[in-house]
Amino acid sequence: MQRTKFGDMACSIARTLDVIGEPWSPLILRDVWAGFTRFEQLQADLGISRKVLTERLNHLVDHGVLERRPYDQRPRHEYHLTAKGIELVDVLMVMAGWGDRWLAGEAGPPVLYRHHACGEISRVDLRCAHCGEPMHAGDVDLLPGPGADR
Amino acid sequence: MQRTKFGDMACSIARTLDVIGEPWSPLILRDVWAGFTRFEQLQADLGISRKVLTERLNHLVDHGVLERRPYDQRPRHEYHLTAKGIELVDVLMVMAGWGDRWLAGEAGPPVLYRHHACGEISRVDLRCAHCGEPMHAGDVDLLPGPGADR
DNA sequence: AGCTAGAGTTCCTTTAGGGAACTCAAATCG
DNA sequence: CGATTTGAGTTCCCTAAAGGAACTCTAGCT
Repeated sequence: MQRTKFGDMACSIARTLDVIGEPWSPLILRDVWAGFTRFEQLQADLGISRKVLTERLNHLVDHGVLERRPYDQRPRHEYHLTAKGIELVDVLMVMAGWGDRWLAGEAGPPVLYRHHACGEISRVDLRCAHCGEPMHAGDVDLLPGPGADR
Repeated sequence: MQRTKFGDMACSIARTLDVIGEPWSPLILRDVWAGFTRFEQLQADLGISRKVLTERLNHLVDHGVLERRPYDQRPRHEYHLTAKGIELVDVLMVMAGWGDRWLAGEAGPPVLYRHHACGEISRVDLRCAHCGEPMHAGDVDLLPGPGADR
């Protein structure tokens, strides 16, 4: 919805929300990641209105997060994550981790993640790209960066 | 807006969106994290409608992400992140990292993060909690978990 | 007694989401 | 060869949520 455009703010969180902040967008990305790549599949799995699905897919394609790939002579296509989009799914994995921890309740997490490198069921952990130690919201100071103006 | 309630889905991403998926919510969290803790400060900094700000703050308090702390005899309070809320800010840091990388453009990132542990300007990196190797969206298989049923 | 400030409410307008029906083009069926 | 099916959208109407400005309420100050 978002009548106010967040994209103009000098804030990478706001700008990211301009791409995936609208209702349904993160779930569309999740579904494409999980292998639901066609319009009908997405619509059926999410139960989203066709109108809104069309709008969101166009928005995500426009922002280079998804790409449309034809799979037939007819105007038929599948949606796939671009490199930019795959990195955005990292955000979803962290969201999933938080939801698993704080909202899953008795039943436990609905989805498990098996890490290719070690083969184990695991979860993501935030580390400092510089020193490798844990890096969470309480472990940092915020400083104005070069793009801080307006 | 989100007429459809995501919280009932068997998906931790959807459930997390039920908490912070509405417009403005992530930015409110960001502001509280950055030290804007009072109603008037938040309203002025974000330019959000007072009505919507009230709704969002109540929602975030109800979900245990923020807590209301009185700072005066009068009904005056400040909003603070709970433990649950601080962990949610991890999601924002990953969003910021993506925005810095893909949307910041020429000017560079608007905000820099200094990691307390090493004192360096850095960014978060996703690692496997089990083996410590990088763990990104392309590095995992999704499997149904114990809470997978509807 | 009147003014100010923080923190919300109320009310009205505008816009975006939900949902069902409709369109359109190519392939396939009888 | 005409009729049906299928994927992928459009169109339209209705309702709910965002924007915005004005109003309220309470306690302390002058």
